[in-house]
Amino acid sequence: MSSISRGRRSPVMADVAKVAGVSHQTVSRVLNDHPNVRAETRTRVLAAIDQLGYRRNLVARALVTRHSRTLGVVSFDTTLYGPASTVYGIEQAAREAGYFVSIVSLRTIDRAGVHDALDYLAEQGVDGIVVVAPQRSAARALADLPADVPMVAVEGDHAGDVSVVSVDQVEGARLATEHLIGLGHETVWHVSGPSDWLEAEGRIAGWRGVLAAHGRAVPEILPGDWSPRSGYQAGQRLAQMEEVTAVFVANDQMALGVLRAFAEAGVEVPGRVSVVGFDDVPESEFFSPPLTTVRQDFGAVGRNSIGILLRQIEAGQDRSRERLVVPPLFKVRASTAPVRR
Amino acid sequence: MSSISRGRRSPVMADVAKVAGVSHQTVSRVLNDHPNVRAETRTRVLAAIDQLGYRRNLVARALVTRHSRTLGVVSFDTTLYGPASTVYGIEQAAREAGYFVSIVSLRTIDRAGVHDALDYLAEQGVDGIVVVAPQRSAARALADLPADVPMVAVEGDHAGDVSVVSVDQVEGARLATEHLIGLGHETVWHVSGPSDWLEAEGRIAGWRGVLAAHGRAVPEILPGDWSPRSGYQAGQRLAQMEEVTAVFVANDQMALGVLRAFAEAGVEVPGRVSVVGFDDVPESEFFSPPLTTVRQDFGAVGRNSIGILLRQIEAGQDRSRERLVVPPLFKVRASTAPVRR
DNA sequence: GTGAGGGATGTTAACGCTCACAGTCTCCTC
DNA sequence: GAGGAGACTGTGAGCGTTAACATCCCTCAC
Repeated sequence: MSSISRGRRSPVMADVAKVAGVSHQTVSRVLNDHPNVRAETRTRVLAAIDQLGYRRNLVARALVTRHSRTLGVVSFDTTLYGPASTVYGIEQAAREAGYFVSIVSLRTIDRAGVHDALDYLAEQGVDGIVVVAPQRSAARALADLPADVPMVAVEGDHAGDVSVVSVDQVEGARLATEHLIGLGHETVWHVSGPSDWLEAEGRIAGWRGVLAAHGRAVPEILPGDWSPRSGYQAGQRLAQMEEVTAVFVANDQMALGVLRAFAEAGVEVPGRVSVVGFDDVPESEFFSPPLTTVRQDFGAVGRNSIGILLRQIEAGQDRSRERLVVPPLFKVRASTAPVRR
Repeated sequence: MSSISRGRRSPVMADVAKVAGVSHQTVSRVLNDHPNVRAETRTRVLAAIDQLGYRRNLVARALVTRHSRTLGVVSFDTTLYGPASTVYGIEQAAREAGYFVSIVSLRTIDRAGVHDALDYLAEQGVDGIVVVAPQRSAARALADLPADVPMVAVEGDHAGDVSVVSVDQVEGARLATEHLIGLGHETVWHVSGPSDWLEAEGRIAGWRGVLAAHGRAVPEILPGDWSPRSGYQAGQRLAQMEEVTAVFVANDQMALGVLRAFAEAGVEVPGRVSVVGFDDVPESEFFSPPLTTVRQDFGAVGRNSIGILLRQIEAGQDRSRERLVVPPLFKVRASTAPVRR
């Protein structure tokens, strides 16, 4: 039906060849920059291509070369700043390397979902896959997968046998907590991310580690879910606790909620309580007060994951075990101050 | 090389056929749910597929069917909340309909960039394309493109001959401005988006329209670029102007910057100045004060654009001219109040 | 019992490209 | 001027699938 409605079907290599008076193979050579084509012939072919409006069919090409020049990306909720930035970095790096990017965005991450997504991409013939797997369940799902396609995980579990690129969450949390301890705070409270998330775990570990190293009490964790609302609720609780003078919040969005709850309760920041976030979203510089936070270079994560993946593809290895940890950067702004005695 | 390192190549239909003792065509029929296959045969084929770990090759399939079941998406800076949410909605809707999504994220939008991206996707053999074209330049680039692949624009120019899905920007701005006028403000100031953006233009038009309808003075526009920083700078200027009592800011991020500047200058919101934003990002409810804003249903935009695109694909029409406008929703929070006399 | 009808299956030919190989032509060397 | 080395171009096969058609076999009506 569609072939009826369209007047003529789009031209193929043979059509170009006929117009240029050469064989289809010569057209192929021109298209692929093969050196052994006479300049005059090349010109004639290019003219024919232009005249017919010919566009090569990458599907046919992929069938014979067995390379689709497409990379698959599996991610979770690309509406969030972190995943969105990472995927953006991935896409840019891939395109610069001449690859297409096919994206699957999961609403919920579970073993079955990740498995299906990976199968889906494998059927499509992607040359490699990047999985943004920030949750423990997702990271585990990678372990028992068919190993016949190159793959790299972002923010995944370093214990598996898959290459992983991630930001050093523990170090980031350490920087945040050390900063607060250094300002003279007796201890530091923590509003965490959801328990299944590796990033949340890493941040807890870094925070706990510093407190332990200084022999400080480790307060009860206030659990959040990354959303501003959950931060707000945690903030309401913290606002009522006289002993709280410093809070390390696991991401900037929740930190915003905490700041809001503090403002409503009349708790001054950083006057009475210091607050540190995580991510350095573009907004955090303009929170009230501007947020001291830990910057993650998502662009670097994306670029590096593509780098590793392409190396695997070119080496013809299906699975290797490269590790790359991107260091975080601490940004001091106005939400932290020395403890008031 | 890669074929050497991998032990055996992955099985194809013929391999499955041999194991199941049928022809490859019967395997194809089983895979495509053709009715005329004996139940017992189907079982045998499925067993063979399972045993060999066979996965069908969608590339070969696309070559013969001339349908890749892949949709292309061209977008601009998917790090921003709006584009990210739209692309997310598109991706979800596409996958539900059984389509893959191949994404091209442009760093800068210009005619050449859009053109290249579209060509790139066309070569890849996508069945249709969604262009998130919020800028005038991008929208114009769509006009002179080869019309041999179904296409729909999101937030594009309604004047072209391409289908468009968008949120009613003018109406959203009208709601915001009417709200402020209704609170007794003599006039409303405006911090705009970058001039090339259609959304920025629509919001200006809506704002200006309401002021004109009420016979109010139209103040000079303070230009922004969507970033919190540009909002902050505009806010610094506004804070020094005694006559300002109401500001309509073209997006929530800039509104955050305005709020910050006001807070620093000691300008009370909504006590002395009322502020309205646009987008309703998840954070805006927790700004200080919580922001009155205009919600855009990006998910609906994404879903609808896929709906229109699939209808075009199935109808075999390359270009049609459907229009769809998604209504905005006004959210009153705490950043606006009656004017103080 | 026979032929029609249709369900179940097989056979063959594309789809549009690249790869491997086989040519042809030109130019240079001895 | 014969031989060989490149440079350039053409021919044929095949990638893994689906579409079209052919074939076989069973059932049922007369």
